[in-house]
Amino acid sequence: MGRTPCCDKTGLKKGPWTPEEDLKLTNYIQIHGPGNWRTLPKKAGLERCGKSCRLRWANYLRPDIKRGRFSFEEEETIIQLHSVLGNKWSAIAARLPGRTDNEIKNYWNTHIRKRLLRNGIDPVTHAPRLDFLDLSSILSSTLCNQSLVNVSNLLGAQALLNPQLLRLANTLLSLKQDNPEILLQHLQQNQQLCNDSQENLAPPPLPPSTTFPCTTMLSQMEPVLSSGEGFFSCSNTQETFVSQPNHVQSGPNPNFSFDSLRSTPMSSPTPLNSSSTFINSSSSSVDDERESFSSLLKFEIPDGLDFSEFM
DNA sequence: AACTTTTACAACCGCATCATT
DNA sequence: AAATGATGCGGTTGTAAAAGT
Repeated sequence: MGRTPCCDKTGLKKGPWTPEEDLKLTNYIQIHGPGNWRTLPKKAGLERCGKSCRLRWANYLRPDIKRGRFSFEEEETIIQLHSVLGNKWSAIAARLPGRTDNEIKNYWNTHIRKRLLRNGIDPVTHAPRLDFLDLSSILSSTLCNQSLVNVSNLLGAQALLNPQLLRLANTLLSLKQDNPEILLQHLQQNQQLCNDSQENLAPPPLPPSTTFPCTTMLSQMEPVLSSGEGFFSCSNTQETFVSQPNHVQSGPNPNFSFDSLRSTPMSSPTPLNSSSTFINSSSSSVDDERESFSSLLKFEIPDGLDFSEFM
């Protein structure tokens, strides 16, 4: 197909927009609507190409754009959607009101992606990158923490199949490290949830390809993702399984429901992770706090496991 | 204080897709 | 059906501000 260049390369301004240009574009669109983007610049008195105008409007001037830092819930949603949709930024943006695809893409590349990498998670597949992990230090630190509450066993691995409990486990694990007293408080508050899960959540009949006995398949363990961090679940018994998250499948999960993303309790913040906490924090402290979740990358060591084959 | 490096984000570019003729 | 034009999308770049030395 033939194609004319989107705009003359000569005589048209490039680079950052000035307030005057913004005003011209905004005023024009508010009166006339965007109409034809190619002809808009001339009509609006702008020396820009239509593409540049469209982008400026869509990514910056549009009145319904939400500006400011991404909330914890938004970040969670981005990670979850990205695990399913990949780099379909416009599709992700469509589910985050007020956020543009460009903004989400930038935020992913400058914040989320880096953090996942630091924590040994492949930002493309959302699977753990064992080559990046210092397994020996993780293993030794885990072995030295036996006196701490064993949250995975407390909840029961079945519970991890419940997204609500997944979030709870996530919170508990971070508290386990940082604040055992609050942890106990959380445990009491959520006792009923755990009980309900144990009673009502019989292990669903997962297909063979989605379940792994931990004692034999450490190398195949996938992270249970929550809040963008990897989280291994494993116990000492052959009966305990971890669920392979849908985001490591080769394509979109046919059973995945976007509605569930919106309504799932996983998006309901616990007090610890409330959005207001993050929004009102300075940038560095927010990152620090989120960084603390890196402690989640822990798992228990099955009896009789030969570490040497993983070193 | 000056310089360098890093970070964050706006903007650009080229290709893909859709709509129209 | 093919050609053309408009728009959308995702990767990449440019640059100002912040952080570090």
